[in-house]
Amino acid sequence: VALELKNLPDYEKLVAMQRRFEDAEPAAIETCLLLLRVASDLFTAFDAHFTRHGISRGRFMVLINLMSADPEPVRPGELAERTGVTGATISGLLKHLEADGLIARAGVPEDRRRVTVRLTESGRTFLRRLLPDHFRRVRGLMGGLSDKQKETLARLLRTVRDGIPAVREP
Amino acid sequence: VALELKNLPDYEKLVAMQRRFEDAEPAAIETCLLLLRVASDLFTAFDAHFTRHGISRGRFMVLINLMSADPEPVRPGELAERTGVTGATISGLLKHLEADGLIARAGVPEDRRRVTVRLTESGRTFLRRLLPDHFRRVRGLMGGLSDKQKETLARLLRTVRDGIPAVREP
DNA sequence: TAAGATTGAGGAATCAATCTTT
DNA sequence: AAAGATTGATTCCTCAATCTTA
Repeated sequence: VALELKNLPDYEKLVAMQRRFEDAEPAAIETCLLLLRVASDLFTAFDAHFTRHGISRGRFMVLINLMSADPEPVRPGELAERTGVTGATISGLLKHLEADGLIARAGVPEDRRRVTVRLTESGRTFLRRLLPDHFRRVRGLMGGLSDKQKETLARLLRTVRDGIPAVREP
Repeated sequence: VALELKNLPDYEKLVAMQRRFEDAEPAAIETCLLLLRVASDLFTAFDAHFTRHGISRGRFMVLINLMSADPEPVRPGELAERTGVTGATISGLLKHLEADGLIARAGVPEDRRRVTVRLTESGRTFLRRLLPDHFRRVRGLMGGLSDKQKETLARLLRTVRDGIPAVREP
């Protein structure tokens, strides 16, 4: 079942590898490579879009998460979890976003180690202008899939996600 | 159809957004976010694995592509296409890989602008040691999917890939 | 002029270490 | 000690500019 993937090793090559490495499973390798490549190209495409709007992917992820919680504030640590980046990265992103006036940090009186972050009015305005365009792009991206297919894709992706620990192990 | 995704905006939040932004399509947004997040976590997991072996994802991608063509050499520009990174990035990766003795660059007499790249014997040995472990991890990652499901996932991913131009447009 | 490869400056993310508060 | 946030050094990647050959 060759998948005719431009820019990826063709199936014959993978079968040849299988002969040399008994653990190689061509279908698994091919699908994994495709997933990584599609994701990589997708990141690149979104990044170009974000750059046009003067932000980065990381900053957008922070803003959209803050909006999702708005008007409730969010802790930096939770932003790190929700966006899948390091706490150190969040600190850097917040520094820039605060300098641009899009978010505001505030201390928490009950526990002075903590900080809360929320959108400023300026941040809300920024998102109100950006999101219609953004959502139109997402809609275009997924336009080729029916609702049922989107659901199937999500289910399969969650299964892949469950396998991620196997990649990290000893 | 809530997908119960930890660390992603829940469905209610997306539906609330839909009320505010008419172009927002909750199922599309949710699936897109899931795809990006799974890919991101997967990149992170593979990166940890590559780091343990003393290389980076980019260097691995170059090596595996060279192996796929071996014993034929590959031009830097083609490596860029196949790995989905910039030519500038390839140059940097090749510099390190050459310094480590894993690949060799050679001039092309017919057209002296061109360069060809191939694995050294040392590079082949490196891959022979790395790949069994690597393939075992890929196998573990995809172990939750049947062959039919892998095929379905690949098909859906290719449909998403076809939608990427919509993300870049005006 | 253009193609192909490379270099250098800059941004974003990580790890390890630090600082403050509990 | 430990939790939470931040900083500094480093790595990887991109963009724009450069260099060489066609």
